Amino acid sequence: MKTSIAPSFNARRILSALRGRGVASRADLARDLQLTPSTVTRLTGDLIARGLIAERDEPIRTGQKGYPARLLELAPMGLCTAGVYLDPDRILTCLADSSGGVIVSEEVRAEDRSFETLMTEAAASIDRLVAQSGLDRARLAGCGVSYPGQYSEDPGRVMRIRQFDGWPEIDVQRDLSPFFGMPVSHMNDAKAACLAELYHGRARDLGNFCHVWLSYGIGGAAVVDQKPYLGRNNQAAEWGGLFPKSRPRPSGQDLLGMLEAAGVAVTRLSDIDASHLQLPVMREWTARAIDQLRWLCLVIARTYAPEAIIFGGTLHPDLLDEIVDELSGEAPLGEDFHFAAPPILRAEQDRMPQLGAAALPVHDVMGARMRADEARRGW
Amino acid sequence: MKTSIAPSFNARRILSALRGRGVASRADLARDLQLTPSTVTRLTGDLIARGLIAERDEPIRTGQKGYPARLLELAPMGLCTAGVYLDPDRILTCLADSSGGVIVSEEVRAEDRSFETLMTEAAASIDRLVAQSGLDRARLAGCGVSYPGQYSEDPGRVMRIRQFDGWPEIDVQRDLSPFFGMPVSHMNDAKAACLAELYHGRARDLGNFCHVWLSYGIGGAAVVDQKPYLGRNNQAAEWGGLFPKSRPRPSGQDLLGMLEAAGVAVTRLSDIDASHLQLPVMREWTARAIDQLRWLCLVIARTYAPEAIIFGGTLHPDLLDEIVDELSGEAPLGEDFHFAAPPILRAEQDRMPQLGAAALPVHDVMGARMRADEARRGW
DNA sequence: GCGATTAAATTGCATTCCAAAACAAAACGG
DNA sequence: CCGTTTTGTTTTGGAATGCAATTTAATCGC
Repeated sequence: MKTSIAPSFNARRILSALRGRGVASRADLARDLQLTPSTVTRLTGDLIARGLIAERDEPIRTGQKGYPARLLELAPMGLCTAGVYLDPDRILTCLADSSGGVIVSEEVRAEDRSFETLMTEAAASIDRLVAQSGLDRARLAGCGVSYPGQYSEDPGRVMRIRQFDGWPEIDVQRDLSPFFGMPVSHMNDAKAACLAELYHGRARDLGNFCHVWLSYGIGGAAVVDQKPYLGRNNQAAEWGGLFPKSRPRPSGQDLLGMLEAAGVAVTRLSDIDASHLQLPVMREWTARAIDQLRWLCLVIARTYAPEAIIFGGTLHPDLLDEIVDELSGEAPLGEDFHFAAPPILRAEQDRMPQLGAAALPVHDVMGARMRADEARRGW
Repeated sequence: MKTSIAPSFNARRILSALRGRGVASRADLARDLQLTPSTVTRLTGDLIARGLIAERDEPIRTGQKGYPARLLELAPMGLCTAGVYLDPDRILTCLADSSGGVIVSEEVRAEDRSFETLMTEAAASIDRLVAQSGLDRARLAGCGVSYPGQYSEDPGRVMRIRQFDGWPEIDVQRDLSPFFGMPVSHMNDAKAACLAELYHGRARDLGNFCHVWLSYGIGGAAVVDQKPYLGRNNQAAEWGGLFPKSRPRPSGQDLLGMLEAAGVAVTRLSDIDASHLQLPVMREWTARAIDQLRWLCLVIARTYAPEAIIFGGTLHPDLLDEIVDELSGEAPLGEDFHFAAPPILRAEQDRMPQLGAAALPVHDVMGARMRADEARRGW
């Protein structure tokens, strides 16, 4: 057994396969991943010793000759992480296990939007959750932080964004880790939410898909080979850019604007409830948004040709359901489709946006992609 | 020294770095690739022994202290490949060296478009080129075959396309290799042309870029981490799908249609010459195509956020130059660009489309990405 | 019931590839 | 001329895997 936290490349491929399949025997894994049984035995032994996966004790009786397969699965509490999501007007936090189960969660209203205040409040909330859950703090692999907004230049190090004016230029490792006392990673809200789908939701078994995140803005992510493709300045898959801000667009902010103009007293997305959904102004917005999003799906299908397009966000769930129902219905996306257009699916893990943030450390530790230090060493 | 043809993962990273930089010392490579000097010495020794790279004999006098760096570069004749491009009405073939130099090339008119005829003619042409060049046939690492058209389902194995009705369903390895007597790979024409830019052209030093290929149709490719991203059914980056066939579109076929309607006697793209370029109908088509392609650039910038967008094709070179000049000029792609839009560049290697095909075996052997069999073995 | 058969999982050994560190070589500069 | 500096080489050891032989536990057929 090794002492390092990070599993090796093929060990992560095994974790990834188990996530996609649910359960699998060592022999299954060897076949699927083109590894030798001996390698699988060794790596899974490692992973079991570390508590990341577990062997089911029930013997399976398939009626088949030969040694009965012993099924492996992810150990739910094998990798616990913390997540912090900063809304414009609230802080959402949670602790999550490796199967995407939210152990505890909390919502905090922030006094002001200064960097210090928000991070101090968020860290205090995580501390409360740790105490409340009785979890050993050392078992937390890391804390993910996500919030809406575009990155500025020099991605990774700096993240000044418009929503939080007055914030200093931030180096994730240097400025955030001290608050939380564990490794911290950061991503834009939509791309973090996409990770929640990749690791715990609708995209568990997909390698290439696109995610559309409808919140105050229109965000998104494209996953290529189980890895978010970021592009220059992390601007890839920022679908919102396809809808000019000078014109009506399918964003939550646009919806709130229409509601306000119609005299409906709603200023936050979280204040929209079932009673609003049948208002004429709401129907009008929805119909228009669906048309625009159908066009977006066409564009995504033609550019990324993903295995699926997944819709999620902080809009009212019924609204998102309706949008997906319409888009996945009969109306064709466009002309000249010689192959079926990608299926359009509803996100499963957007009820708690902080879960996306909590998926970030999972991605760092378990992502089945090759990391820089491994490319260097050649594994 | 190893006997296998394929260099190891880090050896391919070295080849890739040399392609991007032109020349580099071992110490440069160690710094850039985060490898130890010892590893670089060993791997480059291997590559030199195999003739893939060479050491410049001139000592470089930089006026700097210390052991003078000995520069390495790709050996031009280190990896020779064959390329076959099937146009609707001709066969283009070539032999190319590893720096993208075309050693010899040929154009053949085909009797008919049957699979047998075309492949027999193509193979005969390659044989002639080998004889003509005096190259040892065993030095050819492989033959790439490309032609326009969409793939059918089951990518990789099957490739029935519309342009060549009546072709059987084809398994690349089983059905093509016998004709050429060496490893054969296949890709759609636009995606192969993109490889020519990646390995020999404008994108030598880029990791992520998009390619737009203007020929009879509108093809393209998206490269992610120096690897073409194909998507479901190899339909990714098929930009043509964004322009419905029922309406005017910026394709060569559309241009020929307009010319015919205007009474200009031109039926093939290769027949368009400088005298046609100033015709009013030509100006009309160009102006409209540029508008449409500007919109395409906006879509690409918003979806892939590539480091660059590269335009190439079999349209008249002057026409392509004009399109790129216009698109990279002052007119903005769209609203709300908080970062500079990606630069729009002219392809360097589209004069001979068969060079794209010839780049396919190069990609197979030298691509600095991890191959399946390496993930399996873990190196 | 019991050996034959079959498939899964394990173990020891060889191989491949790379890192670390010590070492050697060539130029510059006082 | 000799120390300094930078480049490149050699040696040793470690990490991860594949291969082949072996062990284990179930079913099948007599």
